[in-house]
Formats: sequence, C-alpha cells, structure tokens
Amino acid sequence: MRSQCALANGLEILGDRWTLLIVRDLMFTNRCEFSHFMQSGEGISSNILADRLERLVEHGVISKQPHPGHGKKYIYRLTDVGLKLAPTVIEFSLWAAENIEGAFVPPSLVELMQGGREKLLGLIYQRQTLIHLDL
Amino acid sequence: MRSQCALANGLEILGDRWTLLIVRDLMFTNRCEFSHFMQSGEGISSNILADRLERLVEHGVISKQPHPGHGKKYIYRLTDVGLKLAPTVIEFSLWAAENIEGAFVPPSLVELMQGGREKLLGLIYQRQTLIHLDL
DNA sequence: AGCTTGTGCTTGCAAAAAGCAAGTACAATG
DNA sequence: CATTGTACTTGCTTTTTGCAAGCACAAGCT
Repeated sequence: MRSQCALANGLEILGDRWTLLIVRDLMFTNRCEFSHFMQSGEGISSNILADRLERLVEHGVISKQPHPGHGKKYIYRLTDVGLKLAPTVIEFSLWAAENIEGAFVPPSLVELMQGGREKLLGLIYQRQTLIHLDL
Repeated sequence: MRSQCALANGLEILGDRWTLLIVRDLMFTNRCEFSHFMQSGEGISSNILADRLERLVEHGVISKQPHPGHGKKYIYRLTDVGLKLAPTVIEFSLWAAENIEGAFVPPSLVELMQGGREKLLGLIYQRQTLIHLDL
C-alpha cells in the first residue's frame, strides 16, 4: 500500500481508464456478462476486461456467479460495497457532463442525478435497471 | 474520444493512479509547487508528475503561474473547473474510507464531509487551506 | 452422434506507459 | 563566484496495455 490516504487506496482499485466503466454498466444498465461489457462500445480488450473483473471481485466490489442454466457463463453483480459507489459515479458524471465538451449523460438520468438524487440512489440500491438494453 | 459517455471522458483526464492525488493536494492542503507534490509521500516520479500537471493545465483543471519573486518556480492552483471536482473527491474518499481496510481520512475532514457538506464545499470553493502543512 | 456456434477466458507479441536514476539549465543564496 | 535548489528532461529498463489468435468447454442443430 502506497499510503494510508483513502483516496490513494481507492485509486489502487478504481484508478484506471476501464474499471469505473464496468461499474457504470452494472449500476445503470442490464449488462452483467463478459460479452455485454465487451460490446459496450468503449473498446476494452478481453484480457484487460478479464483482469479488471478479477480485481473487482478480489476487492469485493462485484460478485461472480455461475449463470443459471448456462454452464460456461457467469453473471456479475455489484455487491453492497459496489453499490455504494453510486454517489461517486453520479458526481463524477455530472462534473464531466458539465465541464468537458462533448461529454454526455442521457437526459433522463441527468434529471434524476440533479433533481431526484435520493430517488435515484434508492433505485440503484434496489438494483433497478435504469437503462434497459436489448442484449 | 472513445465514446460520448461523460464518465469515459472524465476518465481520460483523471483515470489513472496519480492525477486525483494532485487534485487532492491542491484542494485540501497548501501544497501548490512541483516539489510539494514530489514530497507528498505517494512516490510519484518527476517525469510522471510533469506529465500530469501539463495534462491538467491542458484540460483546464488547474492553472500554472510564475512564482512571484522566484524566477524558476511555478504555482499551481485549481481552476473553477477543478474546484467543482470537490463533490466527487469527497464522495470517493468517504467510500474508500468506509470500505477499504486501512484507508484513512483525517477525522476533522470526515466530520465535515459527512455532517457539514455545504460548509465544506463553501470553504473549498473559497480556496481555504483545510490542512496546513509546513512546506 | 457429430458438426457448428457461442462463451469466457488465455496466450503471444508488439507498442505504449511507468518507474528509476542521472542530468540540465537557470535562479537564488552564501 | 561557487554552491544549492528548482523544475523539469533524458535515457534506459520494467511493467502494462492493446490486438489478434487460440483454446476448452457448453449448448444447439441436423
């Protein structure tokens, strides 16, 4: 461990360009399988995805369960620890949307992030799918 | 740009293990010079620090001014854009402090982060030094 | 049964980034 | 006018990333 600083410790888990995107998918969409993350359009490569999923499981941010009735597949979910990243993800998304040109958050989500924060957190903590994708 | 996603765009600027630590120093302490960041105990190397400072200036998160009365030195400060990262930094620090064993935030800050959020944000936006270090 | 497809990885290799130590140009200091 | 301090830069090695291909197993189809 580099230092005792909470921020530095958090960055050892989430401080790269990919990990928080996996958390985002799990938090806001119904993406929950390896192939879903591959298809999320960000362009992560399979070895990096495998590495990051493993790291998140190790640190207790996500869980990995066998897919019911599909022997080779797994389902990934945010643990309670992972769900608690919601305020961080929300604040960071809002910052980026407001301060980086071309950065974009779906309008329906922006509204909830800004006006209905408590409601949004409630939905996330109940593991509701906010953005349903056909996968 | 990888995608339009705000989160992905934010991570292109801040998504590594060092950048947010520089922001932290500028936000909470009186560290504002190259040597201060080097001495912050996290172990960043000088070429990476130079690179990250340049990147933050480029993206308008920090500013760089000549040190008054010290020809070779510069002073780095958070811009208004950088200051607005405060909610993200606060939420992420709290998450890490609560969910990573051994991760630590100074008690005086934790209190402000949890109970006096509005007050803390006010102090940060006024560029008050919350943790004064002898540098 | 046997062939094909889909799935979650793993492997090999080239390219990029990080880490480390030393060096440099210039300013302030003694 | 030599020494120290400062903000980087440079050169080199190690680590990480990115890309393409491969692999073992499961399910589905004929």
